[in-house]
Amino acid sequence: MGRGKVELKRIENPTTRQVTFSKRRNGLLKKAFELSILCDAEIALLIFSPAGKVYQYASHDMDRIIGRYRREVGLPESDSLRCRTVEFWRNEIEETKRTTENLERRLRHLSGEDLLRLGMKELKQLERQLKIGVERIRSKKRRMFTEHINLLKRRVCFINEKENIRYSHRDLQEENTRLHKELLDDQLHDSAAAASASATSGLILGSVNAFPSFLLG
Amino acid sequence: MGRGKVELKRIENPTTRQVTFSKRRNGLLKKAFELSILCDAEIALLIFSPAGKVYQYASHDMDRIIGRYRREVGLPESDSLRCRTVEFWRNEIEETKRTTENLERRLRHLSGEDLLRLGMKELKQLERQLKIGVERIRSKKRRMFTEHINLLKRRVCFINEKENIRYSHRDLQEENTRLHKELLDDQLHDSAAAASASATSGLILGSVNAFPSFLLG
DNA sequence: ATCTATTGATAACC
DNA sequence: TGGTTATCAATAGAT
Repeated sequence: MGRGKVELKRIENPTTRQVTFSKRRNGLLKKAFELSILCDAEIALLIFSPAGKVYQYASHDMDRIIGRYRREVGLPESDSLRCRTVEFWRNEIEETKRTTENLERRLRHLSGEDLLRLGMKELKQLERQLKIGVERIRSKKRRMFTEHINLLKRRVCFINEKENIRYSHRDLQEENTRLHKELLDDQLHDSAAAASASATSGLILGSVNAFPSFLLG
Repeated sequence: MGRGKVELKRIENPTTRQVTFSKRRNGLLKKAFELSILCDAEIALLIFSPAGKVYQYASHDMDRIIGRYRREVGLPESDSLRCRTVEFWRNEIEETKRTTENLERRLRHLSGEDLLRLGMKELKQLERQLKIGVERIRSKKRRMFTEHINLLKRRVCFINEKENIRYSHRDLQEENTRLHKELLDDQLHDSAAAASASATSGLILGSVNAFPSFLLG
């Protein structure tokens, strides 16, 4: 249209091309607008000039239209892949959080906290587990002592061989005293706990002895 | 253009609208194509018909054009926001996983597992914590027994008031026997544990008594 | 779809 | 860029 036909090929004259671009661009935008109005269509039009400038028309929100395009056209494969990735992450987070909550609860239970909702069975199981834990820890402590003792023993042999007994003797005696003290402390601590435990058992036993008279007397 | 002007408003007649849509859509696509050729422009055109069908033209790869649009127009703000969101999620996941690992380690320690790297100090602290836990759990058990007993007591009062003693008596005696048995079991269990604990202490003590002769003899 | 009278777009020029 | 105008393209309405 115009004073002469135009070939469908790139306009070589830069000025002419620029002018044509300007005019046709406006025309295209106008027609896009008209179509969207007249026929109630959803239209997005993106135009990048050769110079890099952007012109756009969107009958509705551009991102919404592009989103709709991606959903309906932009390869269901890639799209579902993204969805799955996001979903996967969500699940990952949810899962980890659930795990954390469970762990925290178990930890509280093992610390004797938050026991309100637990039944007798769970309590007994917890107690058993704690006792096992205590036993293992004590065992480990014992092993550590033994190792320490063996170490000292080996040091004695070594030093004896070197015939440098006097210094090592005093040194070892000090170490010895320290170990004695530590072990005694430890043992005392255990005994105190045991005594406390016995007292507890006694208390329960007391209740047991007392309670038939309540019920049957 | 055509046999008469058209108002710039939605065409109400559905047939007319559909026909117009079809014609103008083709015109628009053609003009977009021409512009891209003549002026060497990068153009993307998305058209959604009211019926939901999609028509598109892209002078180059559609995703590339949309990407360019997002980069140059689609607000760097929103983009950085997305980046931050992703980063936030990553951190969230990392954080939660670290937390989980810590919790699992503490849990293993409280169960007496994975103690290899722990020193004597940590072991003692663990043991103390476990003992506290055991104490609290025993306390809770005691309270539960007491509550059960009180409940039974209240039931006796209620039943006595109803003067229906014989059935309740036998019923309660059974319950009573059961409770006795349970408490005895429980107590025996505690005693066994206490005995084991004592034996352990004894063992440690034995080592202590034996070890000076190793070293100094 | 196809036809065609009309309007709209625009090429060339200023 | 913006305006003018001769010309061609697009298309509304009818078939």
